[in-house]
Amino acid sequence: MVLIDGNNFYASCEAVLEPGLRGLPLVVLSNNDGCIVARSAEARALGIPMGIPLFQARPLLERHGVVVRSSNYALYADMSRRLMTTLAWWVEALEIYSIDEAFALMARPADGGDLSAWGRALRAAVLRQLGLPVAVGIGPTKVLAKLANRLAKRHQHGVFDLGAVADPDPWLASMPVDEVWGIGRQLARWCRLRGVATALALRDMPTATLRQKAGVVGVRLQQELAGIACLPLKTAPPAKRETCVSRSFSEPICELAPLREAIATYVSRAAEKLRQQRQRARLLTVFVRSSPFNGTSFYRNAASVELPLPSNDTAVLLAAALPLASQLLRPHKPLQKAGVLLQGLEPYEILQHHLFAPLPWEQQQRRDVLMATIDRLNRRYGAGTVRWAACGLRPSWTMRRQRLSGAATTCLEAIPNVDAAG
DNA sequence: TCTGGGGTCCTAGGACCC
DNA sequence: TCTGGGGTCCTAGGACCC
Repeated sequence: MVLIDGNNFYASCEAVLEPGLRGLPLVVLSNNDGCIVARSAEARALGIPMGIPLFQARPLLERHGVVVRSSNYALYADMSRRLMTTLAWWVEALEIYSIDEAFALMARPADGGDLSAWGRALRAAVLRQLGLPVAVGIGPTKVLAKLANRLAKRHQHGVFDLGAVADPDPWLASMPVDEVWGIGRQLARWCRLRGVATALALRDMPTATLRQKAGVVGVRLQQELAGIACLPLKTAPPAKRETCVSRSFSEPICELAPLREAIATYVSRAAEKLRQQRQRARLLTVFVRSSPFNGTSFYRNAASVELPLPSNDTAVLLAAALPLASQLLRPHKPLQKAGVLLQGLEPYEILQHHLFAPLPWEQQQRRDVLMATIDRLNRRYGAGTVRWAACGLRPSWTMRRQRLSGAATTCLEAIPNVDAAG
């Protein structure tokens, strides 16, 4: 098993677009310019922490002249596609695990030997073709490949084959337990309280104790650490079980009109996603919350509707969602975030077999064609070219993105073409 | 003043059925 | 008054991931 991931992926993408940024300290912000979600190596070396709010980091950023960018997901998604296309060339099977990482299968040479040389060649090719630095970790299981990947970044110039070393135990002993894939904050605390401080100690702790705390997930994790594969490579992504669109507002919302606009905007985006996934939803939930950070009166609420028939028609979903808005608003509870969650997803074709559709079959088909046309227009001429009036014309609550990088968002052609083939 | 977004998996417990 | 046992399905919530 191999794990390949992009180093400081978002920051690296920004530097691909603007080579002058290479070697400079650079951070990328979350949506709404809220938190730091990526740092270049230089920014990390300055001691800028991951995940902290921009306003807290500001003094440090200014002192060191750090370059700050809003996140540009159109760019990162595009670079991700190119990266995955290149990787697929190099491996026998690929699982795209996230925007910046992939698991892969690669057979060892006939003598069962080291894959490090192969890893180095892969790494060099990606750097040459895409301008993106990646790290390559190799091991008998997913968890060990992840671990090897961490070690690769730390000690091995970006490539490490944990399956080729004579004794992996010292390496496992060097890995803090909280950095093991699958150990989050809660489990890390629990482990440390029991004196289990490293990956090695986790592997060797009593299974029954671990099972009691972490269930079968914990047991699987332990097996994977011991080199017994429990997590298979998933080459075809499973169908989504739910789809969510949510955003923080740039300023708190206290009134119904902007809340309805926001909900309408998220619903129409969620409906678009559904159609792209060739799915329809049976259950729609709208949720809201106030800011969890100011004061004592945290407010959260949600309301759901079951659709009479599963749908991915924006108009149908809007009609279901908008009446929920007024149920969620409370006096003196300014909202900071809202979202739409679609569940009970089923594949597109199911409706065909439904005898009691609310619309005659031909009419239903016309709706499908209309939606497909709108999607095509928006793909071709840019998101929001065709919109629902309910989404509002110039909403004041849309997210802040004050430091968005260049043309890539407004003009996809402006992304440098660094295709492997080109 | 200012704190992201989108997922998955598992489990416990309740509803319901025979 | 006394009131079984076993199964399925669903949901909420908690943990994790990037």
